[in-house]
Amino acid sequence: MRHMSTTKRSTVQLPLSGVRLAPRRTNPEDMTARARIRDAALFCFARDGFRTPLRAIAEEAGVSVPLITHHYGTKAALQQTCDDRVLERFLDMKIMAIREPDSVKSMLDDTSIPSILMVYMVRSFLDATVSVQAFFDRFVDQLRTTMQAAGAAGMIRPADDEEERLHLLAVQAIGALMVEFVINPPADPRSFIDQVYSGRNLAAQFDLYSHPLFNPSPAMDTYIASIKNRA
Amino acid sequence: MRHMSTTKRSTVQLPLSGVRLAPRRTNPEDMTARARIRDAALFCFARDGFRTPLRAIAEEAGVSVPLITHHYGTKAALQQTCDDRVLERFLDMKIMAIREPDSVKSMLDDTSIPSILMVYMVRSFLDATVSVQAFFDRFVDQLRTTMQAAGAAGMIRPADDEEERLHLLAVQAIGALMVEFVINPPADPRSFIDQVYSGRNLAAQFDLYSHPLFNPSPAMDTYIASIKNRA
DNA sequence: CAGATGACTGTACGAGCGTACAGTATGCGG
DNA sequence: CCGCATACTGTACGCTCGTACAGTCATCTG
Repeated sequence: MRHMSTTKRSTVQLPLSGVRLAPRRTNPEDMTARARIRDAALFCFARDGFRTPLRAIAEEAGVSVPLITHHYGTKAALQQTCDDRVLERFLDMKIMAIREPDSVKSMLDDTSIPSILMVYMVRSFLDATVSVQAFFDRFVDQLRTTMQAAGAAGMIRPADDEEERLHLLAVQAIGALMVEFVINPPADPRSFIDQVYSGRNLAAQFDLYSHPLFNPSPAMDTYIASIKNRA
Repeated sequence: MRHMSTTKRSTVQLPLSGVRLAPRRTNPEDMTARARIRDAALFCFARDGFRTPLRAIAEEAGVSVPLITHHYGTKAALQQTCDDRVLERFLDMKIMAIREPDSVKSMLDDTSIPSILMVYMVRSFLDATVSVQAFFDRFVDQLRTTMQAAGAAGMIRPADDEEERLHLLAVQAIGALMVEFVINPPADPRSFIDQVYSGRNLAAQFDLYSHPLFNPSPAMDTYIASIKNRA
């Protein structure tokens, strides 16, 4: 942020759209302790990371520590329960949905819950004690469906290597979120989406992907030629 | 990796080039214990993460644990020493150097040391207990220099918002490495670059950045219009 | 040779945390 | 009323790991 900059900046990826979450959650007082523990764990994991002590989760849920183990056995099992819940809901959020572009507005109502899910996912990748391969594969599957639809509608240019471009875009999209997160960690996980999605960033992405970045040049040609000789 | 795929894949970012590292390190037996501890710590941190016990580092260096604290005081100070060393050397590696494209070959000789540095950097971002803001800013500075040179040579298309594009590209480049790392963690940090840099990936990046991804369409126009109304 | 300085080690302490165990209260089917 | 499962708590054990402390050995200086 030294030279050439006109304004402060803040970034991220292509928009969410068509967010469809579970109906508004009921009063915490009316939930079973088991459910309260799960939600408290999910929130604590998103806010403080997976190294959060069980004691902190117990306090957040208003129960004792042994009750957590009573219901979930081990901390790992509790985290797995949260993982499953997040995976299921997060993939519904259709990141980078190029179709239905105007549905971006639909998520402006309340970004707090999708934001928690997104932070949880980012933390899962950052932590990576358990394999995130399955999650990533499903993300690519979903992106593939979206891209194929957009391609069929003529909105997307075909690639030399569709699967590789898919992988590249997925890796960049998730990775960008990770970097934004560690560069500027949100105090409250509920504010991550609002913090990270800005018109300036979205405009830059649109600009980047609407025109070629590289101009044709002899240097580029020799470069691409040398690439072809590699593994 | 289910449909539409022709070959297995593996990915990463634009190439390193012009890697200039310190002269080949001398025989470990000839180094002082202090230096051996530093190198052992750097390697262990890269291979096993920053939660590596001092005991493991001591064993790797062939010394006792208290000797580490004798020389470096605390574990945090030891890590800071490694951080400084990596920061200094890693930025010399000129990631995404678009100029001198043919110098890619120059690093094919021995990728093991830059690979360790790169893994260390990725782990720094993944861990993020200390701020990586300074590192990221310097990375952007370096990228800015590179892009300006390439732009002056006519190889790069000017952006609507240069600083934002710079930030976007940096975030994507580092983030992609992070995702590749957690998706497929290398057993040996020395093999990360070779594992992650493939001709197929580089070709996909070249393809992506040499042509527009989005075709003009009415849907895109309404989308970009809605973006302009946001923060 | 005496003393000091620095390199180096073994041991142990203490904090943080997951988890096992024993025990209490509450509600439900006989 | 009795027996029992279920929900829940307090306590404590054991592990991991950073760090402090005391002590040994080698080297250098006066």
